[in-house]
Amino acid sequence: MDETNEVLSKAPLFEALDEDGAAALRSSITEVRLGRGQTLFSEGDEGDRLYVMLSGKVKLTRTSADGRENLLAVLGPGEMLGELSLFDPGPRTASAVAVTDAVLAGLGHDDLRPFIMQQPEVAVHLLKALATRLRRTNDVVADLVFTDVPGRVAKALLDLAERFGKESDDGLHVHHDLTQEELAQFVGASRETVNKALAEFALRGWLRIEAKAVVLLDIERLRRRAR
Amino acid sequence: MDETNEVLSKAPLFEALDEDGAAALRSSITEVRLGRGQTLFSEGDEGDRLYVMLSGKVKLTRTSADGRENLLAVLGPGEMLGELSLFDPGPRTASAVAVTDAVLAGLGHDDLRPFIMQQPEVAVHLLKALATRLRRTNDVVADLVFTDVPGRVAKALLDLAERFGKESDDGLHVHHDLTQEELAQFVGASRETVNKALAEFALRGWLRIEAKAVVLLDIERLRRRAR
DNA sequence: CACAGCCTGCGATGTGCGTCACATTGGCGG
DNA sequence: CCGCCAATGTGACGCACATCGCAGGCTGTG
Repeated sequence: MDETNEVLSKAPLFEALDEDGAAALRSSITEVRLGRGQTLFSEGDEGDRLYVMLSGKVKLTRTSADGRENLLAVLGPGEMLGELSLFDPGPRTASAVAVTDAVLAGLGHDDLRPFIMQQPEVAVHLLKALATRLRRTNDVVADLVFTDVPGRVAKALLDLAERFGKESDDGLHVHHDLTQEELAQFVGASRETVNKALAEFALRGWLRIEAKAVVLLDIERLRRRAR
Repeated sequence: MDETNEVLSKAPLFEALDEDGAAALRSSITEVRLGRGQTLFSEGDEGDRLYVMLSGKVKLTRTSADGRENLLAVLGPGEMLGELSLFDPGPRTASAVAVTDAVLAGLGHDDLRPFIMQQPEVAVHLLKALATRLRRTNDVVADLVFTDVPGRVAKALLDLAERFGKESDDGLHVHHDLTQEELAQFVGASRETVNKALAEFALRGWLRIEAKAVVLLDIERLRRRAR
């Protein structure tokens, strides 16, 4: 459980709480374990729980009327999901599915509310977290409008690298755990086009492709291609 | 000033405040008047003021590296803008420009903070408002990925109709105050393509085109075309 | 270890929409 | 009331990307 506390105390939701508060809030946590491919919640479900990721990766997806999928985000340890239905009650507007085995801490609306009322600092941190998310999402919109598919792929890789990258002597290892199909849904393009973009980057020596991972070799060039 | 109070009391920011609080907050407001085309703030500016629209319309835009523009939102009376730089300090990530003459109520970070700390209900309302915005923006992302340009035009018109539409005996009058160029930036398409989509809808008798406005005649068909 | 089911890699073909190049209209200041 | 510039309307053309089709490779499961 030490591991758990470590990650939690760094999550934006907890960082504003004093010792006592953090301890109290932790006591009302429900831990959830998911196997790869398992669903935490689905679009349309009722639910007012918020989750903080402890380990693993979870994807947030939306499904269009005709069944095609769009990947909104890939979340890792410390990140928060499910807040929208908590702050603005209503059915889930996205599904959450584990990309790898994952452990999450769940909190109900009623668990959290007293803390917000007593320690407004918590609310301020949450407002900041949501504001950041909104900015990010606005960036995504701009990219969809202005940037071509290879550019968006480069951007996505750099984004994943920042969050999941591990420096090593032969380059920046990004084990994203996504299939090319999922990567394609992430950037809003077809699987084939993404495949070709990746192949092109590899050919130019900007990266090396591995199973559900890439190794970034020339980040500067990738960054230039992204804008 | 009565008019002002009327609109303000309905804005989500104020709705949570008690009588005294609302009166106190109102006293720290700075009123801003903008003429059509005038800029309230620009991308990159420093600033931590939040604004509530009292009258008129303001557009939020982003500019890409090569100078092309993207219209994030058109805001009308009661709506809030500039919150992001207030909750998550940093330079503005969008510009705000008046589409019509407009009046806004401005509040600085320091004016608002005491109220959040003393009346957590205010923070709760703000969280809800941001959550709603985030959901909306996620919808926009999905539309850009899944829906073709005519579909997005139809969606945009229906959205504008909900917020600015006036029922009349010859159809639903939507005076959006946008040029077709701006409408195009709104849906992430070229001016020409938007023009052709509008012409097509008009030809089918779904709407009538007027100067900076449309009159919706067959909302049901438009709605079907949008999805 | 064999077979099935995913995942990846690529070429061929079609098309939505951006770009360019105009003509036309309409509002507004002189 | 005239001329000018911004806003609209429309066609021709090309390209980026989706779609389709198929051929390996990898993985794990009986």
